[in-house]
Amino acid sequence: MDRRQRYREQTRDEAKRIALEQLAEAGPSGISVNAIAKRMGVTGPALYRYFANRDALLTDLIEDAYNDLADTMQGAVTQRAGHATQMRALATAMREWAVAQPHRYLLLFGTPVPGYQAPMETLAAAHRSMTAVLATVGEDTEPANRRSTLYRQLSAWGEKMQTGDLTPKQLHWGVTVWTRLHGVISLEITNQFEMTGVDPELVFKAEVEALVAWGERG
Amino acid sequence: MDRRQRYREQTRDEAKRIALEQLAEAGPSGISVNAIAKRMGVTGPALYRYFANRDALLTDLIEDAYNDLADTMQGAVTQRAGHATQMRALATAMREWAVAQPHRYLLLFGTPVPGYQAPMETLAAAHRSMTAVLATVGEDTEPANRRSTLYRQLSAWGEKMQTGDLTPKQLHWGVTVWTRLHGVISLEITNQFEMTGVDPELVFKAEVEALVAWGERG
DNA sequence: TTACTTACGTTAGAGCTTCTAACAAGAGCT
DNA sequence: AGCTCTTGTTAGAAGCTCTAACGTAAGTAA
Repeated sequence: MDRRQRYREQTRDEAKRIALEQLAEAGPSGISVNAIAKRMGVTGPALYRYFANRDALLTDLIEDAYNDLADTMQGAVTQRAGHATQMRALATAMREWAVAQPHRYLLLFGTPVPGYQAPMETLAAAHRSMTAVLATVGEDTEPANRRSTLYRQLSAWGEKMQTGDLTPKQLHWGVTVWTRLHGVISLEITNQFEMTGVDPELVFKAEVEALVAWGERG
Repeated sequence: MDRRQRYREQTRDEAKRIALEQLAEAGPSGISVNAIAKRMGVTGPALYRYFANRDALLTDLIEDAYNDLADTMQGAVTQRAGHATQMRALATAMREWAVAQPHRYLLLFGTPVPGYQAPMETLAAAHRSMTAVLATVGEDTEPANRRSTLYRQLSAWGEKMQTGDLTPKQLHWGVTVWTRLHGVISLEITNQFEMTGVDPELVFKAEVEALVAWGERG
C-alpha cells in the first residue's frame, strides 16, 4: 500500500522532469502529455491516471517553481545578518535562480498560462518569499501620510500577513524592492537587453546598490 | 492590380483583428489559424495564402504592438515640455497602454513566443520608444567612473543609437526608468498584486514620483 | 477579344495534439 | 481464493498545423 504510493510519486516526478525539459526547449506550449508518455515508455492516455489533464500538470510545475524560489529567497536572508548584506544576498539569489532557469521564472511571472488558477498552497510560498524581502527592510524614521489610500491598503495587508511591527512605509519599501528587482530580471531573461549591448548583470547590481543606499538613508 | 493588394491587406487585417480577440481571451496558445479562417467564412488552408504559417501571424501581431506602443510613448513626450512633466506623461501613457491591453504588452515583454525572431523593423520601434524614455532625462552634473565596464557599454550603446550629447550616466538613468516602470506594470498585469489588496496604480505613481525626485536631484 | 499568368479558394490527407470510453491484467486485501 | 482498486492497453472523437493537388476567377498582354 505504501509502495504503490511511492511508485506513483516517482512516475509523477519523472513526468514533471521531462515536462521541464520541454518547457526549457520550446516554452509552455511545447509541453505535450503525449510526448512525455512516449518518452517514458508508455502510451499517451496512461499519464492521465497521474494528472487530470494538461493544465493540472502545468499547475504542478508552477507550484513547484513557486516553492523552489521561495526556498531560495528565504535561504538567502536567513543565513545572513545586516540589512544591506541581506539585501544583496536576496537580490543575487533571486537573479541567479531566474537566470539559471528562465523558463521557470517566466512560468511564475511571465505571460499567465490560460487555465491556471492559483491554488491555496502557493499562497504560503508567496508569503514566504515576501517575508524574505521584508527581512531586508531597514528602520522607519520619517513620518508618513497616514490618511493616504496606499497607506491604508498597506496597513491592511500588513495585518493580514502578520508582519508584526513593520510599518506601512516599510511594507511599501518591500514592494518597491520586489518590483525593481523583478523589472531588471524580467527584461534580462526575455532578452530585451540584447540589442543594447549592455550587460544586465551590471544594471542589476547598480539597482541593488541604489536600493541599499536608499534603505540606509531611510 | 491595386485593388487586389488592397483586398489582400484587408483580409490580413481582419485575420489579425480576430487573432487579437483570441489572444485576449485565451492567451497566445489560443490563437488558431483554423478558427480564424472559419470565423471569416473561409476554410482553414485559405489563410495560408496570407500568412506563411502561424508564427508569421504571431510575428505580425508583435510587430504591430511594438509600433503601437512606440507611437504612444513618443506621442506622450513630444506633446509636452519639461523633464518632470514628460516623465509623468510617459509613465502614465505606458501604463495605461499596458493595462488596457495586457495581452499585447505581454506579447512584447512576457514569455517569449518560441518561434519568434525579431525582424529588423522592430529595431526602429524599439529605438523610438527608447528615445522617448531618454527625452525625460535631466541634466548630468556629478562625475562618473569612466573606466567601469558599465560606463563603456553604455557609451558604445549611445554611439550606436546616435543619442547625441547624452552621457552614459544619462543613458543609465534611461535604462533605470525603463526597468522600474516595467517592473510595476509587469507585476500588475500578471495579477501579482491581487493577493495583496494593494492598488498597483498607487504603487506605480509612487515609483514615478521617486524617479522624478531623483531626476531633479541629478 | 482571346490567351496566358497569377491569385485565391476548395477538398483530401498526413501527422500531431488532448482527452474519453471500454477493456484487460496485475497487485493487494479480506 | 475471490474481490477490488490501480494502472496499463487500444479505439476513437474532435481539434490543431500545414502540404498537395486541383478548379476557378481576375488581371495582363497579344
